[in-house]
Amino acid sequence: MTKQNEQKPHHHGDLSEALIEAGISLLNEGGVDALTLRKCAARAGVSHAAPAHHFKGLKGLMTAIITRGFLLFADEMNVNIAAAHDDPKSRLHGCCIGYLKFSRENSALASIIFDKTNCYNDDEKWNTAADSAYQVLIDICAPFNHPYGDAEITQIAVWTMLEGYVNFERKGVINNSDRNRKPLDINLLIDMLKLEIAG
Amino acid sequence: MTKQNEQKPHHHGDLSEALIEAGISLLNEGGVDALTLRKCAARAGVSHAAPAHHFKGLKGLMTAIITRGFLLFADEMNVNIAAAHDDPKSRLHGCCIGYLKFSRENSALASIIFDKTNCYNDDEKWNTAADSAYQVLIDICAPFNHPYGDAEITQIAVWTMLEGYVNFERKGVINNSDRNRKPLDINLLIDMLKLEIAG
DNA sequence: AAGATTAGCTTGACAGTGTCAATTTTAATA
DNA sequence: TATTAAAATTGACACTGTCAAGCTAATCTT
Repeated sequence: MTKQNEQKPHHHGDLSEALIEAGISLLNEGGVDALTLRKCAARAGVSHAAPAHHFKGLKGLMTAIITRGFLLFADEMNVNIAAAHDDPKSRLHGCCIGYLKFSRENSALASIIFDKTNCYNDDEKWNTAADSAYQVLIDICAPFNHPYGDAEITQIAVWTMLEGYVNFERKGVINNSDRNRKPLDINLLIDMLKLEIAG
Repeated sequence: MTKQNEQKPHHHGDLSEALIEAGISLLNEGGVDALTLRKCAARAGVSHAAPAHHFKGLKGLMTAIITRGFLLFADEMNVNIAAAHDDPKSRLHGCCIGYLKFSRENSALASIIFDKTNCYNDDEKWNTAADSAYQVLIDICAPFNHPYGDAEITQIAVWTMLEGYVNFERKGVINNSDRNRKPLDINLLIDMLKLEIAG
């Protein structure tokens, strides 16, 4: 019934998918440095050069991993937005909770996701996935006034504040302070932004 | 007169310094990936294993490079603060200009500077240098009201917004938007923070 | 001043890494 | 069934960081 007693087939079946999952596991277990082409191959049970037939080198595999990451990221935000009260501020808060949650629970993945130099950014799936995440932000910012007449400024303000904070948290800077305190409520930061509901 | 006709001496003279400078040059020229122990050694004119006698591996050299980086970083902020009008908001703006300038002109160095995992963070000089940079921020935020009764929240808000923005800029995310626009004025973002002079 | 000590550096090796070329194995096709 | 294409393997190469052993030259001790 199982493959237990069968010979290992020459063809893997779905090596692309196996490599992506191996990569994400390696990221979770050992951080960014643990993500290597050879280890992904080994974990998928194939030889070190097999991935080359599915991805254009390490960068190609990373493109696929990051694509997956963007989908998980957008999901996490959407789930937390859906769980929030249905007013703009609450929805924004939910979005931020989701952002922070994703960053904390997928630390290594989150650390590579926003670096375009890790990707072939002409990749179609990557573009679609990245846009789907960015669209969450655009939608969540839309109800607010744009003090400088440009919606993008508001988006960037929220986006950068979130990204700056999770970066510091991830890199161990925030806990650099002499006193030890509990993790910051991200919405304390967000509420420092001049955001008012348009009306 | 010059060393041109002399034999290369066995002892370098000041290899530590030469390695740090080689490292910074490599970062500027080829980004983070270009920073390798062996290339630093080659550029300093010594064998590949020579650095081990001055630094505890690559991480040790990076600790020294980042230490240098923090000093340059603090300097750049201080210069721009000094050039600003002598009121809290102008000084804050000057600080941000310096932050952004440092990040743009030392892109690779800036990208590794805030990652504690790159360093031996029990290093004394590193701690001193990092604190000197952080102190600039503390001082610049001191004149403002702290809406949540904690000065650190204000500092983190400014810090994260800056770091988030320069990160996006560096990683090529910000220019991801469909329209091409001129670089953002960082103080447009900073002015979106609820900061009022304490009185 | 002469010998002993040690700091500074070199050489050589090792296990990883990504990537390429050549080859073998299997599946699909005609 | 014979041919072709796809999938995966093997082996090599140039890098990387790190370690061990040895050599060179400056410093220290007496």
